[in-house]
Amino acid sequence: MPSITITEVAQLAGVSIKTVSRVLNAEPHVREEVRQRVFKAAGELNYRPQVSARSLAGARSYIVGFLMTVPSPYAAGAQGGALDACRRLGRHLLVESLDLEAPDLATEVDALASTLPVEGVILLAPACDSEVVMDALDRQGVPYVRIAPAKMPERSFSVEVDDEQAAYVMTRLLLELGHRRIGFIRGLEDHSASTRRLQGFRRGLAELGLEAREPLVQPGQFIFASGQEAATRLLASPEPPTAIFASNDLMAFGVMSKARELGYRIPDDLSVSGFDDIPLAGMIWPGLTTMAQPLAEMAFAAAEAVIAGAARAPLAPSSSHPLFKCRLVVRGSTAPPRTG
Amino acid sequence: MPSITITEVAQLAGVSIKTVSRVLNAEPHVREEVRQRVFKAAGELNYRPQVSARSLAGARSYIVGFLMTVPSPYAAGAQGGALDACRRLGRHLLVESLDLEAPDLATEVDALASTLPVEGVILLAPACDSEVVMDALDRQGVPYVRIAPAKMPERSFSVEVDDEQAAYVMTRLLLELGHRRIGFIRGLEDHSASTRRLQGFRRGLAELGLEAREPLVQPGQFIFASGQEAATRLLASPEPPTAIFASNDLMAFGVMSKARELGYRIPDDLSVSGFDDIPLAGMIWPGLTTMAQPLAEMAFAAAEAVIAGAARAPLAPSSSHPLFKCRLVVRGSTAPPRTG
DNA sequence: ATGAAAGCGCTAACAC
DNA sequence: GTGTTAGCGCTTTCAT
Repeated sequence: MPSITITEVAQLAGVSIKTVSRVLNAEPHVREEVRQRVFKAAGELNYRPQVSARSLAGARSYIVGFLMTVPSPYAAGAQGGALDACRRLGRHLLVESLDLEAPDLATEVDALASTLPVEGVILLAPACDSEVVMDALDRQGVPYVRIAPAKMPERSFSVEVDDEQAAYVMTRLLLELGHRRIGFIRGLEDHSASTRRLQGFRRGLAELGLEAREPLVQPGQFIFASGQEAATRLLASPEPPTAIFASNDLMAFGVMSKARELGYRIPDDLSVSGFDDIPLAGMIWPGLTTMAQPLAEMAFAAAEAVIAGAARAPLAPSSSHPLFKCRLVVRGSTAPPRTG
Repeated sequence: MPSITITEVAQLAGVSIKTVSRVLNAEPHVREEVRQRVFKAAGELNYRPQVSARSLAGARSYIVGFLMTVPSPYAAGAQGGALDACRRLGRHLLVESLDLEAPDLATEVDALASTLPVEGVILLAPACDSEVVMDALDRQGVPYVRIAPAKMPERSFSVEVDDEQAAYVMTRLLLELGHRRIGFIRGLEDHSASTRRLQGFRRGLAELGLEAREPLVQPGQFIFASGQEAATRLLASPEPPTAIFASNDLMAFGVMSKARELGYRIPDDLSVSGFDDIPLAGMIWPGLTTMAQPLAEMAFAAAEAVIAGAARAPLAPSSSHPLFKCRLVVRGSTAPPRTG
């Protein structure tokens, strides 16, 4: 328990603590020979610098914050990537959950920010689009990197994903299979990417002179139940779609579930596709055709950016928003429509 | 950014910093009147004590560690509960991922433990059964609370779940539906609860004079693919089971997927049940019959225990292992076997 | 019941 | 290149 300190390392190495500090922080101006001695001493003593002392002393804190709202496969995937980056870069990940609906949200974020010695935070949808959250963070001087924000792209460094193009690709797939009446389930208004995915869908249709008519585009909230509800509405129509493209996997699950309940066979009677490629998408039968988002990689990049301090730097017009590409994953839930 | 400190609060309140410290830590020996003044000053200044300073000064660190291995719905559920407890008790959750297979696992845990000012850590399966991890933690004097450990129950405070009874209940359900040839898919050897679930299964069968014969009990690794593999083996048998009880939901998904691929209808040709009740269990069609584990509550209790220092205290024989009850969730994946 | 002083382990200035 | 000296913001002695 009496953990060993920098002083003991210094003694063993026969140098001052400052030199030890220099070596450990990879600062210049240390003779190679001394550097080796310090490393050796630190190794022998099994020395680990203490995070709280480091952060108190005003340097980097070695802690990255991860702000999420509700647990979801989406959040879990991102967290995995962030965790990975942290391990590799010698940081730690502090996870905090936020209630965006809370009336005292600003106070809460203020509290977090001023209490904790985070180097910066990673903001996930939907928190990444909350002005209240960003304002509070700005006020506290805590840099943040957003993952796939939907709004105010210039407001911070962020990692983006080609939602529009991805939705377009998915739409093309369905069209090429022969579908002409395709239902689309939107995500939360204001939520990341929701709008862009709809745009991609529209672009795909437009190329064939089709239009996304109202009853075929249904609102949704990115959760299972809203997929069920939207499916109910879509399939109750006099001219039901032969395919439904839900703008995330959870809603696609809702569609599949409801459609089956109504007696539809998938993909024979109805094709279904989603967006995200959460792990479970491959674990159901038939597998869900979807667009894989490189979530872990995006979060990895976000963590790197936080650590590199990119978040603090003024925005470089283009390079500050690295764009990640989605990948089409075709599984069994899509097929040509029944003829006749 | 120049965040306000205890000194400023002390000045505003007209007391010494020590008194502010006393008030904030709810220590005794402060006049009510002074206490009020301090609170008022702190409120006005919007003061937040700084975590790193507090931990460096040797008191509690206000940080709870959460050690996980791979991301999974199981881990996510537990993390949610822990996060909740932390918020309520004014702590923060530091998530760390561990590779149990890594050769330098001990070193890695040592590093974590000595670097970080955690008050204690929450250990999840399968890390909660790793001797290497526990040894390292003990060595560093970091208290830990385990969630549903499978082995060495006396080794630490832990929160338990009635796996055996729960598996028994599930088995009874299947038997009462009329199934007599029931396949069982085990979890990882050595993994939490794996053995206890099998025992519950055996007890259920035994009551009807049945026995869990070898080919009907298949190994598994708690992951999707192993459910598929076990199902393949079970269904290839000359006398295939009419129901399969997988000891977690992920494997149950694997069973459903593979069975469907082989042309089985669920539940008509085959009943399937799982264990955990991960969110997706209710999002597939038919829904998966399963045992709901109160994971979030368990993690909540674990976090509380870490914070309360229960982990540090010597073991109180019984109360130190609170037992949580599972709840049977019957959905559409189970039905009576086809007659004939 | 309250305060003064001494660190916790580290990094940041500045000397040398 | 390397060491010295101050702190960072807080909790702990130990006085009073």
